[in-house]
Amino acid sequence: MALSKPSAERLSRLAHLLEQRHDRHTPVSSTELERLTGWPSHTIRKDISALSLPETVSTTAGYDSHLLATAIRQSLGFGEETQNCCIVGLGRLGSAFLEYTGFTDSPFTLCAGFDSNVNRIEILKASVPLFPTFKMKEIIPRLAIRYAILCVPPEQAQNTALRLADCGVAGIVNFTPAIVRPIEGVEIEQVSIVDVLGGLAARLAAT
Amino acid sequence: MALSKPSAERLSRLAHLLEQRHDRHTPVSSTELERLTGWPSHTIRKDISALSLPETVSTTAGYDSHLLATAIRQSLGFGEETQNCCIVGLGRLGSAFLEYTGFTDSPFTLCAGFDSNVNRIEILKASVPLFPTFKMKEIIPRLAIRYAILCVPPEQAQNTALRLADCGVAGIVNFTPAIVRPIEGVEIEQVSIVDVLGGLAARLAAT
DNA sequence: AGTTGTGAAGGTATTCACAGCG
DNA sequence: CGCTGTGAATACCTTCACAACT
Repeated sequence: MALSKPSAERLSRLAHLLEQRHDRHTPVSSTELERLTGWPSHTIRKDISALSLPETVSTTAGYDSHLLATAIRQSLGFGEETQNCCIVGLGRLGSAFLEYTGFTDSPFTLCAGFDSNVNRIEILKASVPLFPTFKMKEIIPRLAIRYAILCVPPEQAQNTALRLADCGVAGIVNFTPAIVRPIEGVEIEQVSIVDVLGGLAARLAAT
Repeated sequence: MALSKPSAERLSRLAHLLEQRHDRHTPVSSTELERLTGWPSHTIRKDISALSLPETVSTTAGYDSHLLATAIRQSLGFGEETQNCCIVGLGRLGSAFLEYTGFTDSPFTLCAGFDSNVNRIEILKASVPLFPTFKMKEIIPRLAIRYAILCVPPEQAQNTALRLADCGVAGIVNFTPAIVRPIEGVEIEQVSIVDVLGGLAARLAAT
């Protein structure tokens, strides 16, 4: 059924949105979702229809949020078990992410932090275990970590990314202002603020 | 000449990349850029050719990084003058961004921080002026701030976004886990880590 | 009235292939 | 030969319009 890339991204966001609804079972219509997301309702319906879902998910009144969310997650490749993530580089930014509240109710779990400065690891208090960077090769496979959030100083970005790839990570989110070259077998997402702002400005300009 | 949205985004990233090159005038070929970005060289050439640029930018050996970068920025709507940004919400994450080093050599300038907690404003040391949130309506137009980086607690995200829109901001980057509904006249980019990870996972699944 | 679901149409972006130049 | 630049072909994604159902 071959989920296209843009459609997959929309669905992923949809799932996140649905997971945030407190009222998990009152039906949501595609027009309601349009209001929440800004995407036209027919696009949403098309996206959803592409991932052949069980009958029970949609009624004539709309979709069951909870069922739809899990159905989407399933189609995106992960079922019930959560995906493990880690933060690499615990400076201001990295350590701020250690306390990020957004992971609850998401399929992602933050389960480790790494920093090359052993001192810092001992000082920082965190609800997840912290390790020195040189233990990545051991820890990442052991904890089955699939995604890494890169917050090291820019000069170390490329190198650390390569090491992460070597540890078997599937995806890297790069918060560093440095640009990380594509690495075979790893999906990289550049999220340097400048890039995001640039994207915004570009979209404004392209009207 | 109508720059398409995806192409505009690629160009914006290209510009950022070019601005980071220290060697500003040795020519860069499109195949070299392919290596750096992962986009096929012909896509890059197409993108560039869409923005009718002065002759001097491209030689038979490639493009002049610096000239190309400025040409792109120009086409994306801003010439020499930088675009002003602010951070709203100076908790762990927001205050970490106050020290973000990535703005140098970019067309964006961080020029203010806002927080509703007046105490916090006085305690924090920053190289940009900090203001209480209730002054946004006054400060944002005065400093000609076009973009806002949202780092408030999730419950306040939607509200603060609306207020920012009311202050005349052109774009909002939402780092909050909460989802901000589309607002007329403002471009919003959701960058909650969960969304970014979701996007990554989606792209991996969509293969 | 409201809803989902879907084949067909339409538009956009990417890829190809090659001309033209240094 | 490497490079850029571009019309033409292709593949892709979105939009439309309407059927089917409650």
